[in-house]
Amino acid sequence: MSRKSIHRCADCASCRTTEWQVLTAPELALVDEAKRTRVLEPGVTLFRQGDDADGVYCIQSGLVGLRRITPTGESALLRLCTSGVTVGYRALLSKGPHRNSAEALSPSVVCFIERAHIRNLLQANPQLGERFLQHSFCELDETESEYAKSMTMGLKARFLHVLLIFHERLGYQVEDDHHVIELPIQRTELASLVGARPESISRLVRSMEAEGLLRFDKRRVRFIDMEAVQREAGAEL
Amino acid sequence: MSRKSIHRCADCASCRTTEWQVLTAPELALVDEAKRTRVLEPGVTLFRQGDDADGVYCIQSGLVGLRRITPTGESALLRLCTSGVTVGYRALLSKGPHRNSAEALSPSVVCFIERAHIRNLLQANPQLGERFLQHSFCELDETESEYAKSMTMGLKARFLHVLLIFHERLGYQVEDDHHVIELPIQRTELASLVGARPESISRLVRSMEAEGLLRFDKRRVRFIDMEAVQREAGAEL
DNA sequence: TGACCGCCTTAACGTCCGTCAATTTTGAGA
DNA sequence: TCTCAAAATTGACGGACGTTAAGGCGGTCA
Repeated sequence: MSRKSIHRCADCASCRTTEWQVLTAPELALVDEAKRTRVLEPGVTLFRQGDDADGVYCIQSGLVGLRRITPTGESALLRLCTSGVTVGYRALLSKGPHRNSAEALSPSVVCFIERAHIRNLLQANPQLGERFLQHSFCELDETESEYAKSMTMGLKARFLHVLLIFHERLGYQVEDDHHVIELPIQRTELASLVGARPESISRLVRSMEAEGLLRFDKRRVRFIDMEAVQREAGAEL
Repeated sequence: MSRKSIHRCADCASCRTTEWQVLTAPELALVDEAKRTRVLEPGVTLFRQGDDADGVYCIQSGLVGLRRITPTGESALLRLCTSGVTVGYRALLSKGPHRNSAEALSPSVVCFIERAHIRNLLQANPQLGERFLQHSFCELDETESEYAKSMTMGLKARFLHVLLIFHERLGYQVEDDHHVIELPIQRTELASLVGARPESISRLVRSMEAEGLLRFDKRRVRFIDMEAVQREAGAEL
């Protein structure tokens, strides 16, 4: 399924707004030459927890999830990655195996860049390493925030929080004065994202509809009372 | 309470086993000259969430906790740091404010090294930056593990898990065939470490004693059935 | 079209854990 | 040793969420 990219990196919005922005034009051309673009169906895995890193994956579009399997065999969705985000860099830079699995949650396009090329780029342009460091700090901060939330808040708050994240990151339409989003993933994944069972999500959705907070229809979510949603989510995204 | 150190860095075990191990002898001498050693009572704060970073703190002995306050005002203990660990480096390297508070949980000795000195060291010895990067990866991995656990496992497993961490990191004695540890923190902090209320910990302790898993006496914990403890904690530390 | 299969929902039930209130215990200081 | 405040425990209660089981809905394949 791998093939030469249709687009040049220079045309990709990611290159102007992410760690790659520090690359010079010739360096970017090298990446262009080296990268392989893949189109992924939902469910396809990019790499698996425990695998050795053979390169990094830059998400051009779609949605990729990072999942961790606990020693007891249960799985949790740790993080959602949207377009512009690079995954797999951690294992590569730490010379250890991947600590999470990465899989497409919705139809996605990603570019794969081999380990050797990344090594060369890091050598040639130390700023790139600095950017990865900053990215790692950012991920650590986000994870700590989520962790603290999961320890102090109930399911309702956490669930509303992820809905607001989708609202912010994936955009929304306005229908007769209300914001409407289209969830990119199924209920089961939503549950795994907040550490709950699908049944609990169903119940929660029903009770929130009864409250007049939101309205669900399949994967469409209409925010009826956005104020209340933000308040109950602990806001401050 | 600040004063010139009693000990030289070269005599400190931390310098041989942590990020500081990459420093040359003369570099270490500079740190020696620059650092301020503080003796901390439990409850004393090193830095507060939101503060700007003025340097890093290297823990010589004792126990320091990193705490996060959520937007709703509740607090969670995110991480325990024992001797050899350096805290506060993240805010310094990311040029942003501290995202967590750090406070002594038991009587501790820490060395403070000012921002300017760290900057100089990083400039002079790029390996140091690399080490901080690795440290950050390690923290991220640990936090993700804890996060995944908190999403998939109950209070009992998480609580046993932290007991095993104390067992591993702070050592134990053997009394008539059983391992015995001395908890360095109070019940309230234990609760905050697993995202529970002190009352829940009390109840849990009682039921586990009834099961014959452990025995508590003040802060002393005697592991009666270590096998079962490890199994229920999801083992694999 | 019908059969199957995965996903989602509903309902009943039980357990876990937060909340509140009342004591008891602990430890620091006079 | 006594005093007092903070910490820890206990019990009663209720709500939230996991578990199990059953049924519906929407896909795909023969």
